[in-house]
Amino acid sequence: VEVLLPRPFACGFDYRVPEHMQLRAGDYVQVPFGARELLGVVWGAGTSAVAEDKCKFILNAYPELPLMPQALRALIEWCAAYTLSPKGMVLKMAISVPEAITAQPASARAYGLLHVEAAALTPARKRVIEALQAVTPQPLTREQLMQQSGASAAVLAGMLKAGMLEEMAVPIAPMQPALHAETATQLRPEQQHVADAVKAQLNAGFQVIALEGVTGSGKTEVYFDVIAHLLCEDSQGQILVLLPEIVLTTQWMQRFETRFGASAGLWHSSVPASKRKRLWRAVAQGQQRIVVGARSALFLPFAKLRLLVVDEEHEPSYKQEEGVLYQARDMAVARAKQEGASALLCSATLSLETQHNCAQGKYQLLQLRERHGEFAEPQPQLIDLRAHPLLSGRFISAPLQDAMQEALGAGHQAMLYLNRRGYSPLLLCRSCGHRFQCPNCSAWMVQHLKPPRLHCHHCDWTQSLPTCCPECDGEDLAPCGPGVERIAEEAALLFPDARILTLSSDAKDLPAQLERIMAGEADILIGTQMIAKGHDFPNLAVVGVIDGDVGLEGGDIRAAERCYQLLHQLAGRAGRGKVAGKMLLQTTQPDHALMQALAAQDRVGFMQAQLQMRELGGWPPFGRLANLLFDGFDEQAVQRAAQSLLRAAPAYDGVRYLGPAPAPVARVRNRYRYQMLVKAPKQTNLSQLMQEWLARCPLPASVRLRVDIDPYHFG
DNA sequence: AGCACGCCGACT
DNA sequence: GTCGGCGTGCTC
Repeated sequence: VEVLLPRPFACGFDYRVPEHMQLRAGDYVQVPFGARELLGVVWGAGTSAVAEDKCKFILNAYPELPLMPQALRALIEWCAAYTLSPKGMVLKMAISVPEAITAQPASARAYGLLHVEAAALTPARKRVIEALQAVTPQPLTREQLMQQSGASAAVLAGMLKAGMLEEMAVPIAPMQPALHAETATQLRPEQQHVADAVKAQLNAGFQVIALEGVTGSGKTEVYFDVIAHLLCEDSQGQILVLLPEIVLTTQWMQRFETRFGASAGLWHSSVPASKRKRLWRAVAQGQQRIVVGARSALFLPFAKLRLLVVDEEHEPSYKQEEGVLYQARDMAVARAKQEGASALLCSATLSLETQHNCAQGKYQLLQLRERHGEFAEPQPQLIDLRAHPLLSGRFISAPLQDAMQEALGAGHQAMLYLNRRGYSPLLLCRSCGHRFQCPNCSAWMVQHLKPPRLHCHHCDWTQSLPTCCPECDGEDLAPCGPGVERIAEEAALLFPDARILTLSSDAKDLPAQLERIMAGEADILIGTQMIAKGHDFPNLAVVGVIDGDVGLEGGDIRAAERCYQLLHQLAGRAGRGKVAGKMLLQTTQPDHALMQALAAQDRVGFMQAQLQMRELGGWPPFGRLANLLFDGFDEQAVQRAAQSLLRAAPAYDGVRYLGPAPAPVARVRNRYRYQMLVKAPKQTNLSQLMQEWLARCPLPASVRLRVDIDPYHFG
């Protein structure tokens, strides 16, 4: 048989099957591989690439486990072909916890009653026997028995020794909490209408529904209602909910528990391996009905997946940027198709791709227009930094300061957003103009305060904070521009009595920090991207954007869309509770179309204009893209390799090749980077084109090539 | 990927 | 002389 292994190989390896073993495609097997043993999956009949007598024997199989479902195997095939990744790498995501398969299922020590001689029984021993006789499904686990009899571990040990009890291992019953699907919260008529529309179609096989609901319209309650319906209607059906960020799972789980009276299975990379092991098995055996997780949950071996919910479907973080490069939203649709299931894509601001698919009639669009909070979403107010100039080294303008003052005075919270970690993005020598650069990358070193250092965000290179310039020995070193730490410093200066909390991706205990904010233990919250996502801060009255211009210019074709989504989402952070919200946006380009659209709250118009631009240029979603990133230590070799690949590029109608050109960060970890963009008409099979092209053109070993189909961040 | 093999520079 | 750096090649 051909066995696929979780290693970067495009195909499986042939193995011989021992006489006694019965195997089918999808069986998990242990095989010898080189000097080691690996867990793999039987993929089909042998390929005969190697003579049969040269093949090794399969060592072990797991007949008690369900096969890897056909739908998942098909997804792995599809994903590998689409992303140009080796099949084995995709498989690796599906068996990320091999112990779930190879290890014995978790068991607990349990005791059964052997025989009793009523004669000399101590009171404690009597109680143990009574406890065991009282229950029908013997044995009882150690913990149950101790609890129900009140006897100590010593008593049990004594009885075991005396031959009164027998000890055995029982599998731990997979947690199967009773989900209270029926205790519904009252939905508003609009919500109920949308929920019913989704429910009515759940049995129609594969389909995609886009659910667009303005911030605060209660999308989550709507899909909770759909989940509840599915739980009641199909006693085996499973549901997967994807969230874009791990940090959002805590708050989501709280809402889920409130609604259903029990937890959903949680799956992401920070969940301990032991828990993932149990969850993986429970999912495979169909006992775990609901899973919530990050991208990687898409490759769980669901026995009967009925519904995939992609929450915040517009989030760029659904794109995996390492290893197998895939878009989890698109992969969820692909999985739904393989499973004959429904996919529900939810967002307050649907991605242009999804909007386009709705317009094409591929996806069905459902909308929630009513906001149920007391206050409307705040209208972003532009602060023209040319009219309100900042003092040197200051970044909070007078109008923003006033608004914050007002909020704090009323006992409310304020939030400042800046998407830059550290204290300052650049340290400059004022005497000679020297800029501190990373020795390994073409990037400036970022100055940090806690602890004081210069740090490269591309390669992690760190050096202590210099006291003088290495070029001219001058001591006048000036930080240029702000990071969140510098904003925190300024805020402390402006509001000496306020309690200030800074949050960025290098924060340690994020859930606890968020908890503190909810509990009102902070007055001013300063943070990067992550504070924009999904969290509800009920007492937040003002959101200030320090630098609204970041992301306006340059970047790739999605930059404007991303920028709008982010700022819009930030506006939605304010005024979610019992407080009216305000959003202030500092910019030097208040006339920019994006700023105007934000201020006018004309999202539809802005997105329409974006769509038109994309259509004119043949950009996604009207055309297709692949980004090729070449890198290597020898810049000449990298450039030559890219050029030679370009010369061999297939000349298909309408396919254009842009570049190669140095990547935006031209050197990272001492590797020089060049990139090339392939732009093709919508109907092009880009994966196949790339596959055939690259197969014809071997690259020198010193140059690496990374192919990104449907890239999100490039240019 | 993960490991063995193998060929050159810094130490006992 | 030996340890160990990581470049190259192989795994049914």
